[in-house]
Amino acid sequence: MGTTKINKSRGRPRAFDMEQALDKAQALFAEKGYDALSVADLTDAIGINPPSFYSAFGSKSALYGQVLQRYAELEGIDIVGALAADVPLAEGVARLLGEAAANYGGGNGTGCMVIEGARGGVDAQACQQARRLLDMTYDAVHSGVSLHAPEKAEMVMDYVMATLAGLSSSARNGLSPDRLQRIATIASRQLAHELEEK
Amino acid sequence: MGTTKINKSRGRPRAFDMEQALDKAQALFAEKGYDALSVADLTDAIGINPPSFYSAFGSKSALYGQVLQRYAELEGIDIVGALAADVPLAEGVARLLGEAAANYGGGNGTGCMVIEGARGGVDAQACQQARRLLDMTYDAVHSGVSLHAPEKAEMVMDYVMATLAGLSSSARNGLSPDRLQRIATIASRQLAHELEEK
DNA sequence: TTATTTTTGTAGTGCCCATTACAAAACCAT
DNA sequence: ATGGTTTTGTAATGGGCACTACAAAAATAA
Repeated sequence: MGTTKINKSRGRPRAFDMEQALDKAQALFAEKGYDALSVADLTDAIGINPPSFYSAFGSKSALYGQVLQRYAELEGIDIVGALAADVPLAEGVARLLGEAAANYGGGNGTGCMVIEGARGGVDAQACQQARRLLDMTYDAVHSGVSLHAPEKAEMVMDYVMATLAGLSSSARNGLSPDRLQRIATIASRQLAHELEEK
Repeated sequence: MGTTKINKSRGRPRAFDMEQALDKAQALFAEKGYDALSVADLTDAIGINPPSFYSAFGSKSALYGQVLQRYAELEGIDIVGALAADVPLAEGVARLLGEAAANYGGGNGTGCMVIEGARGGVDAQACQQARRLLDMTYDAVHSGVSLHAPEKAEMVMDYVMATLAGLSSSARNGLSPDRLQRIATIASRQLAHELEEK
């Protein structure tokens, strides 16, 4: 079942570039979302026919899962790094939100693929795949926050997740990166105040 | 063309209650969103057959528009009241966000129907209908904010709209009303600080 | 009663969707 | 060459969708 490309496999060679195809798919999923993007859109963009698509990716849902994973690995925020133990929590959160603002607004301003995907729509399975990644993100941030301020973890988590959702939404609304950054800055400042209070 | 019910119209009388049908439709659209809700779902919930549905509402899209309008009128935030001229801006924004937190979390926690609908999905027309209402909301808040602090209007608007989106998203994620309220409170405090600075 | 109007239920319509059967084509190994 | 393997292109297939044709039913108006 290995899909590694190193294999100089025996049969007829693939007529399209796998990495470019994944790039295309990622861009389209990010822009349109799972439901609004048809397999025909994907095959047209990649330049292949349906049988090649299904042979290469299994299904629309499987490709989405692969693309989500890819997105999380390539464009994900370094949560552990931002919330490292030797960094004050307020500063760590500020880094986190700042990175998010940069990532969400960068490229084509499509926001966060995980947050937007987890919001769901028609296809429940697609939503769950994104939700799973969002839950993992939540857990990573939560454990980082708990290191510094376990008794305020719930408050911080609620505010951080809401801010991330707001940033993603604002990015999709077309806000420029610097305006997103300003939102992140304001949010970070207040959280710093909240954390100073005993 | 009057669809008022006062008319003791001539033909066969309607076998379902219009107001209850709109309630059902509103609840379903709010819960599932436009794309994931089929006409069959609607007719089943109302207890009618497709021809009655189309005779009464015109189309799925038209019903959605009517329900959106209804939502905005019945459950919308009193923006003009919250941002009245004789109220300090910081307090007005706090009222606005507080009302939003209460509304989004109340009921079944489906967030804001306008914000969620404007996020779009498969049907572009449905998205535009919600987007139109969201733009009107934006304009109302903007003119209220401009009354007090025109030079900071952009910053305030960005932050307020992002916070509203974050609150709506958090509500859909199941946050309790008091946790939503806490998010709104924190956001309001920071905005108060930002407004104090020259 | 008879005519007119509107809603109702039955049973479809065509469209777009994700997905696949099938055989020809293009590569490797022998 | 020959056989084995995988991808390719053509052309479907079934399912769900929004929507509708049609005639019977239920009311009012004359």
